[in-house]
Amino acid sequence: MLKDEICETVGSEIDFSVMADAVGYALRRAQLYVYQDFIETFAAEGIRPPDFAVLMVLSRNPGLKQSEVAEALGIQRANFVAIIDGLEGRKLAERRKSETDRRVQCLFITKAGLAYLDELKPIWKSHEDRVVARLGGPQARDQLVQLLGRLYD
Amino acid sequence: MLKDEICETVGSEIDFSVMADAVGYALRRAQLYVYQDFIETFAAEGIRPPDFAVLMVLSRNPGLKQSEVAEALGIQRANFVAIIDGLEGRKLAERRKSETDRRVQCLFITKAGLAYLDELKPIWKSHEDRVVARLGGPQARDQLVQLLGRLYD
DNA sequence: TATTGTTATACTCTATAACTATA
DNA sequence: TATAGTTATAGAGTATAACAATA
Repeated sequence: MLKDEICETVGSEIDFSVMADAVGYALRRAQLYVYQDFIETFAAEGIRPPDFAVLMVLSRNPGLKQSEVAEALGIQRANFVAIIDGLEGRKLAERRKSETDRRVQCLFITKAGLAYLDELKPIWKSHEDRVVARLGGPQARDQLVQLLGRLYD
Repeated sequence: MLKDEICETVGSEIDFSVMADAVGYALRRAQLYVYQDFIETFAAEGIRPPDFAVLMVLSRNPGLKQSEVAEALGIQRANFVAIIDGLEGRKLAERRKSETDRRVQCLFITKAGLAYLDELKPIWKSHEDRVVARLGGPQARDQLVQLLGRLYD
């Protein structure tokens, strides 16, 4: 039977052109690779991408409202709570109730958090360098980041 | 106290440049947007991105081994089972045991699946058109897909 | 009434290990 | 023994609704 013969074809012969222009598909595959590399690079530190992003933002913006940081990073406030709980539990960041509005929590990176971030930065750079090398250099990186920005800005 | 004053700054003043060159971050944000748009576009159909991708691949490649399709799409075979279960339950695709190797399942899109796929294609195009418009045109899309391909090929 | 943070919850996606039936 | 498919399970990521405290 013809169809069962086709069944024995090897993977390299798959006509995959149907997905060639699907932006969403390419995004998923690329993101999977980059996130995987990030996780592996930071495995020993127990730092996940959101943790690193929060520490980076807080190091430059002390005292932001919790919901501001969450929104800036595209994370829902409900899911942001556990992230801050984790960083606070490790004494890398802390919440302080605002003096003027008792509802809001102001976020700060601690001294220990800043010192730790200085350790993380070279690790992050090794990850980023690997990604940029795969892309073909800093220029390709800039181009990619610029295109991606159009999708979510 | 100075730090509590800073706490009252508004989001538009956040120094977010720290994440400006992070490829992984930009990828996550962009993918979130595109997937969200896909889900909303196909909400009435109950079709998720992997379902669509599988139907597209099977329409061009009848009789592929289940594990071949899974690998081509970057999905682990264990997680691929439920996807095929769903498509088979809806009579859009079917498994047939290979005649020559009783271990392998050959995958086929059904006639109903092909007809359904023809209905889905214009819906998918409306989604893709929206994404491409946001990117700035087909040329930007090609550029983006090409860059993303370097990361996972 | 509206907003901030929080809790609870559910669903999807991804990863790993172990089982089965075949080879 | 190795492989294809399957099952079970666990861990993240994301989304929504509802609540308490405060405005």
